[in-house]
Amino acid sequence: MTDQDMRSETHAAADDTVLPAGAIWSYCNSSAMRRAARHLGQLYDDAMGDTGLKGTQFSLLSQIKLSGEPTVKALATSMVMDISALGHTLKPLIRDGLVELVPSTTDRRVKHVLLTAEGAAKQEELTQRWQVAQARFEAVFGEARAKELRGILDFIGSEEFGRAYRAGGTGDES
Amino acid sequence: MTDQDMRSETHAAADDTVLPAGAIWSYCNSSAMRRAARHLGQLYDDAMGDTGLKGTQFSLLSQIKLSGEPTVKALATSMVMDISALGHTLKPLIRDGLVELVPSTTDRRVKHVLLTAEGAAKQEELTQRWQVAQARFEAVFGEARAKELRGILDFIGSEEFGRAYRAGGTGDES
DNA sequence: TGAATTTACTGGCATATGCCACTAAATATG
DNA sequence: CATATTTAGTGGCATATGCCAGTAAATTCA
Repeated sequence: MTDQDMRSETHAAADDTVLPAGAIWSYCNSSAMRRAARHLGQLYDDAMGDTGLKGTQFSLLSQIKLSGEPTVKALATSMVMDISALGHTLKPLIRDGLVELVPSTTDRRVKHVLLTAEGAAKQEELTQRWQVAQARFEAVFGEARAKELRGILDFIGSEEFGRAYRAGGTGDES
Repeated sequence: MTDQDMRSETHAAADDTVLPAGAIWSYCNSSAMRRAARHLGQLYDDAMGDTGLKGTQFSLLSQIKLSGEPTVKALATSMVMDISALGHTLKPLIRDGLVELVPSTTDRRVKHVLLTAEGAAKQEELTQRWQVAQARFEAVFGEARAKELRGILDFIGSEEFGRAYRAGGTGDES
């Protein structure tokens, strides 16, 4: 199986919308980001082992813990997730008793997300495992470099970036 | 390294949903990557407009085009995707007539993925739109910096990185 | 050469994530 | 105050993505 790895000939492409040869992730920022996220996700997921949870769930439990008792909306915003997507993602955690949704007493539209005792315990267990993946990543990538990268990713994930992006290009925007 | 710095002033929107302490993405490389990927995904998806397709599908169509007529396996490997995940992701594209799976004549286990004429046309249309998002991203992030970032993401998505990661840590196995 | 193993894909199940429509509740408006 | 509007969540539908089991075909081996 060495014949069909990554061809380059094929379609002599007569279109001018042709993209420079190579792979899509070598020039599309979003494709590159997704691809790297998939790889990292697999690596960190592996570290979660037989805990029954994945890296995404570790992120969620951790962010809930770090946020105190955020509202669903606030948690979604900070995670840069659609509020309904977050709602769906929380379901299995609620079903398994790791998380609870508690209606606010001051605003009946609002619900606060909080860890149950079991959820907090699980988060700590996962943190132990996470550190292994994190350490390995940094052993390869470099601790300082990793910190720098996270800074960049934080920026790309920020509302500030989103605003600048929308304002850019044509210069109009809403 | 339990340093709790980072985060200068979380983008606290205009509501009272301010997040207290640090955020998971300021520590976890994987969480940060996923969050940035979500944000970028939303931005690039928006650029796809009413084409009925998303950025992930643009990536797929583009990579198929750039690869020639890759096998399902080869495409999955290059995209750093599970082969079955790729199979599922291809279904809507096949259903909509943009992609075809053609059994190999030399190895009956294998199927080649190829764009139909419609798929190729769609890919070109999407490329036009993609360029808008790409240009905006680079207007904010910087063209050179973006290229550098893609290089880093490419590395993190590479098998080379995966091997180093697995070999790292405790420094055994391999 | 026939059995054991590996490889490539498929289908099922589960989570991740987004959009839209809908409901309830809080707010702004006249 | 009554109504219009905005805000927070929920449920449905669709794609994204992964794991596992099963199937078929190719390859390795005894």
